[in-house]
Amino acid sequence: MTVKTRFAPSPTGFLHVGGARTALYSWLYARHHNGSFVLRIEDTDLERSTQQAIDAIIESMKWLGLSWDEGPFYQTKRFDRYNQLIDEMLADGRAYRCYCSKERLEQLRQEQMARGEKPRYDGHCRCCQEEHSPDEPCCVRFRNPDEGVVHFHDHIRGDVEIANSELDDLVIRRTDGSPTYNFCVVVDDYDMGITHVIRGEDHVNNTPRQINIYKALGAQVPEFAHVSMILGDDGAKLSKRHGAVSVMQYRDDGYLPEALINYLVRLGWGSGDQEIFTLDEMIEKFSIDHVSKSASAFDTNKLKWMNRHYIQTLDPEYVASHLEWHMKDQGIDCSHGPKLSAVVKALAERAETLKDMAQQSRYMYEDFTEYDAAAVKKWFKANTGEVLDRCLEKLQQVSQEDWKAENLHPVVEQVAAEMEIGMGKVGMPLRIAVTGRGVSPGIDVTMELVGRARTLERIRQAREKLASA
RNA sequence: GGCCCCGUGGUCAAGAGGCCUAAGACAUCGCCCUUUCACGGCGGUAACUCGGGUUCGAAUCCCGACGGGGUCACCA
Repeated sequence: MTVKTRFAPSPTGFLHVGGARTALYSWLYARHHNGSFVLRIEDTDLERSTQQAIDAIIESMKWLGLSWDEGPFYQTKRFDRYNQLIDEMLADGRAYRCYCSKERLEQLRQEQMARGEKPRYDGHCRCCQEEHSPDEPCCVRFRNPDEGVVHFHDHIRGDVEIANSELDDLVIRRTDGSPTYNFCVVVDDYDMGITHVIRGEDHVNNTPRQINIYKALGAQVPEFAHVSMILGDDGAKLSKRHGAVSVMQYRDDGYLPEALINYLVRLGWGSGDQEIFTLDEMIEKFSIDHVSKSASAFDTNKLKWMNRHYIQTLDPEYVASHLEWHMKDQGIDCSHGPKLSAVVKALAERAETLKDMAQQSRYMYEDFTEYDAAAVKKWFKANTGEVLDRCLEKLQQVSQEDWKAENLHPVVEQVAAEMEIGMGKVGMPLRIAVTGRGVSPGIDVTMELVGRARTLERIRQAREKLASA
């Protein structure tokens, strides 16, 4: 049997990290077993589904690199199929028309709650179908079995059992004629030959009733695995108040897709003490049975650590391609200045995100007039004028083609030696003059990146500022 | 409230009855390195929710309590 999994989001909002992790697990499972992966958009809720959400989900999937083999399928395009099946079920009693008013249902619910019972449909319309005329408005309900228990083996949670007496006859076609989720998923997973349904924990309770529908349809019941939720740093349910929750937000905040994927795969799953996984390693080692049953808290700190790891270890050219996006996002024009891959190499150890990196490299592309006040206060001393003069003099002698960190480094050493002061007393004023700030990569590398003309000009500029102060 | 699920450091987790005096990672603290900021290196603090069983032996199996979450729609 060829494994076939799917990711089936409802397009009522962006793709959040919980959904992304479920998609990842589903994707990994398929890839691990050499199976295929389907993307299906569950848009039966006409009210809440939006094209914007569909676009955001697809963009997120692509950014993450979760490629699908089939789809995207849309449930709204399959209404004929669902209705055909519902009509067949209606014909032989596997489903029935329900004429109960919203008011009656509401009252029923109130009464049950008042009695401390679980609110559920009482099966009122199971009989007496002939009392109603065929054109009277009604919805259609699935005739759920009354007796027995539904049992299934969940690949993550183990054996789960729910008594049929806990279930009621759920609506499968609304009064407006549109089929509902619980029916559509079953039909789709059946029609599409899905062998393993990997989805969020919030669906465990739906599973038994869906299994009853599979059986009513004479369909083979697939395997199930329900992935637990992701919580915020504080252990509470993840929400906007926790900052980033959507995949696209992580892109915007400067995370590499590799980092998010690696973080997500480790959140709720582990393989020995390994933390870093290449995609191939994940595919090879991933096992759904080892996914944690308990909910896990999203730890942005660890994500940052992973992000740094990938910024440092991935091919600088590749990282630069992502950095370019952020440079544009920050409005920095990189057409004149160092190559982005060189920026990546210089800043990889000091930036936790690409957004950071873009901000930290601004002075390499743009001139400035303001200096970091705290840095100036701490490092600009009485001898700073002399330091800058001596540096300028020696730097001017370095030609454009020799303008490399290895040739720039001795300048700082020489000035420090000549003046009999520590390297920091030379490097820091120079750094502030060249970058305007107290933080940058090694001063030699920094000057190389800023470039000869800009470096010399900035030292002169600082010198003037000092003289006038 | 009914039903379902979950419970190892602050966080993610390893752990499948003896190898547990409980890995590793992130975070945190200290030291070292150091021209800034970082990186890096070394070391420290820190956990089996509780109570009963079963067993020669329990983090691991069973029961219960407590705590947390999910779900109870003509949403998905």
